[in-house]
Amino acid sequence: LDKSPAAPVLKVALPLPLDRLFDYAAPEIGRGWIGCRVSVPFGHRRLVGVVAAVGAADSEPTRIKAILQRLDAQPLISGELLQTLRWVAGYYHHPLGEVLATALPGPLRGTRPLPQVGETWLLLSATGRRALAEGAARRGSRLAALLARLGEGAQPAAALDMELPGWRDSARLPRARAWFDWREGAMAASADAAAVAGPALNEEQAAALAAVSAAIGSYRGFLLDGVTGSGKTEIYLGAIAQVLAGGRQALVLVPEIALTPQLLRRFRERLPGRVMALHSALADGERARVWLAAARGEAGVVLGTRSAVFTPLPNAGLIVVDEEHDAAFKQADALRYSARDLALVRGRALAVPVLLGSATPSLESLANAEAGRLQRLLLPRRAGAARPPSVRVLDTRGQRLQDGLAPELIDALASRVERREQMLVFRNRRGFAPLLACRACGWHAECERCDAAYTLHRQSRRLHCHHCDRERPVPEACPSCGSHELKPLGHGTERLEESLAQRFPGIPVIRIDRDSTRRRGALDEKLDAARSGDACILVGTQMLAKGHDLPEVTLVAVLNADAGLMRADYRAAERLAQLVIQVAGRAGRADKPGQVMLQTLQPDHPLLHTLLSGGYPAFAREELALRRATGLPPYVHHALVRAEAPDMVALRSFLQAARECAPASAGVQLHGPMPAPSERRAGRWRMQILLESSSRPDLQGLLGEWMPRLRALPQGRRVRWSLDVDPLEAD
DNA sequence: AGCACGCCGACT
DNA sequence: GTCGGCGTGCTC
Repeated sequence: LDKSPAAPVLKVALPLPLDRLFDYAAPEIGRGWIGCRVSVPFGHRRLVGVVAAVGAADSEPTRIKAILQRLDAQPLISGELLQTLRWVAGYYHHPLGEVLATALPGPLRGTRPLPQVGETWLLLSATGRRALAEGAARRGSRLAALLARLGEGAQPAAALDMELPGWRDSARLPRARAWFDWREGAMAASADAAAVAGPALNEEQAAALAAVSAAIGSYRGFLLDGVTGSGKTEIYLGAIAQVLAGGRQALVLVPEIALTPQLLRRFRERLPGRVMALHSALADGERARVWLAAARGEAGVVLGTRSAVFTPLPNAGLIVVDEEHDAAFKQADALRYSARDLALVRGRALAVPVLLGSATPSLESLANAEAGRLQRLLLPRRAGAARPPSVRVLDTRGQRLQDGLAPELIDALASRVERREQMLVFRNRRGFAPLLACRACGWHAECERCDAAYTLHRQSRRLHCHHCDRERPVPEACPSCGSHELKPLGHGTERLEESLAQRFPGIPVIRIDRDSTRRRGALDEKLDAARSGDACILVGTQMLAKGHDLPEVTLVAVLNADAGLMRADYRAAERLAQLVIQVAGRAGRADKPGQVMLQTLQPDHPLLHTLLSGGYPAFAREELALRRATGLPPYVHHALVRAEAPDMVALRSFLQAARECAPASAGVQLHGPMPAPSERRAGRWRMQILLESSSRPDLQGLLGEWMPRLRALPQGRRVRWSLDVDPLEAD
C-alpha cells in the first residue's frame, strides 16, 4: 500500500467513547468511501467503523494501519442521514462513532454480510382460498385466524409473528400446508389488497390536512393539537397517502406502548402493502431488513418507535410524531437524544413537513408554536360528535377509604357493575403495596442499595425494589424488633385487582401493568378482552393511559391523582395534566357519556382547578407563564452532567474538579455539584451539575470547550458520568 | 470501551 | 517464589 505522506487516508469513526476519528490506509481512496463500513485493526482487536471523511493523515504515517475489509461497496449511511448524525454528535457532545453505532441496527454493526432485503410473505393459494370460503378450519382456531388474516391479502411473516403468535405451527399442519404460498420479495406481493376507505373528514380535519398538503415538498413544522378522539390519525393517513402517491416515503414515530398490532393493522388496512414496522419486539434481522428496505427507498411507510428516527429516507416526503409529548421519545441512557427534536432536525434537512400530534402537547412544542417555529393546527372537536367526559374531584381528606377507594367511587363502580359496563381504575403504582411496615416499631422495608422503599409483590411473594430491580423474600418478622405484625401499606395495582375482584365477584377484573403483561402477547389479549365490550373493571398503570381506544369505558377513576405534585420536579404538573387528560380521553362515546373521577388529597390545588375549568389549553397557558416567570424550560435551556460511583469521595472529587475546569461564560449559570433526585441507586451515589442558559449557542459553546476537559480529568476514571442535553428532569 | 502493562499483598 | 488486585496508558 502507498503510505507516502501525501496519500489520503480514511477517517474512520469507531464505536468507542473517544471523541475523534482514526486514520486508516486503503486502496483508491476517494469520496465514494464516505459512509461505507470498514473492518479495521484496533490495538489487539478488530472493530467495525464507518468512514466519516477522507483526507490527509494527521497522525504519524508509520502508525497508520490498513483496513482489513471494506464491508460496503455503496455507502450505507449517506447524504442527509450522515449529516444529521454529525449534527447529533455535535449537539449532544457524543462521539460520532457511538452515534453511528446507535443509528445502525444491531446486525449492521458487525462484519456479517447484509441480510436479504426481500421479506418473506405469506399468501393464500387457490386451495387456501377455497378452504377459507368453505370454513375448513375450526371456528376460533389459530388456523382460522390465519386464514382470515390472509383473506385480507398477503402478509409479511414478520407482521404475522406479531399478530398471531404460533401461526407458523398452524401453517405447517399437514392438512393445511397446501393452503399457503410463501413469497420472497417486495411488498408488491400484497399490492392486490384493496385499501379500506377512511371516514369523511369534518371541517377542521379537512383544513388541517389541507395545510399539511400545501407544505409537502418543503420543510414546515406543524403542531397538530387535537383533543382525544378528534381524528388526528386520519390527518396522518391522509397526508401519508398523498406523499406515497407522489412516490415519496413517510416516517411515523409513536411511543413504544402505542405501537400495538391494532395500530399497525389500521395503517396496513388503509395503506395496504406499504407499511413496515420498526420496533424493539422485532428480531434483529427483521429490523435490519426494514432499515435496509428504507435505505433503498423500497419502504413506503416506516412506522416505528424512538430509534426509528434514524431510518434512512432517500425519498423522504413526510415525518409524523404521534403523541409528541410522550417522554418515551427521549432516550434515557447512553446517547440521550430526543426523537421528537431529531424529527424536526431531519425534516428541515430533508425539506419535508414534520407533523407533531398530541391531545396534550408538550410545553416545548406549545412554546415553539407561540414563537412561530411550529404552525398550530387545531382539532377541537371529538369526531362523531362524542361528548367530552364530565370530571368530578373526590376530596379524600378525612374520608374513610375502603381498599384505597372513596365511598363515592365505590358507589359509582357498583352502579356500573350492575349495568354491566366497563370501567377503568388508574393507579400509577404496580405491585401489591408500595410499603411493608412494622406496626410495632415503625420499621419499613427499604432497599439496601437505593434510598427507596421496597414494594411488596404478593403474587411472586417478594419484595421488589423498583429502582434497581433487586428482589428479596418477604421477611417473616420485623428485622428491627422481631414483631410479626408486618403490614402492607398503600395500594398498588395488584392489591386493587384483588380487592375489586372480592368486592365485585360477578365481573372480571383485568389488570394491565408491566408485571401482568410481561409475557409476549399478554397486553393484546387483555386489551382484546377489554375491546370486546364485555363488562369488566380494568386496573392499571400508565400503560392504560396511552393510546389504546376503549370506547366502552364509561367510568375512569384516577387514584392519588396528586402524587406527582408532592415532588420537587418542575415537570410534575405538566405530566399530571397530560395524564389526567389522556386517561379521561379513554372514557365515553357519542351514545355513552363518560365520567371521570379524580381521587385526591389536594382538591384545591390550582392546577386541578385550571385543568378542570379550562381544560389542557388553560392549564398550558398558566404553566407556560409560570415557567417563563421562574426561568424554567422551555424558556431557558438545560444541560445536566450526571455522575455516579460507589465511592462518594471519588464522586465528589470528580464533580468538584469538573466544576473548577468549566470555562467561564456570562450567559451560562452552573449549579452544583448537588445530589441527584434519588441520591443512592443500586449501591451507587449519584450527583449532578446543572447548566442553565437562555441562549442555546452560549450553552453549546460552553459544552464544546468543557467536554474535552471533562473527558481528560483523571478523576473521571473512577466514576460513571454522562452529559444530558435538554434533560427531562433537572432538579 | 477493552486490553496490556506494571507494581504491591496472600497463597498453591 | 507466583497469582491477581486495579491504577494508568493507548488504541490510527
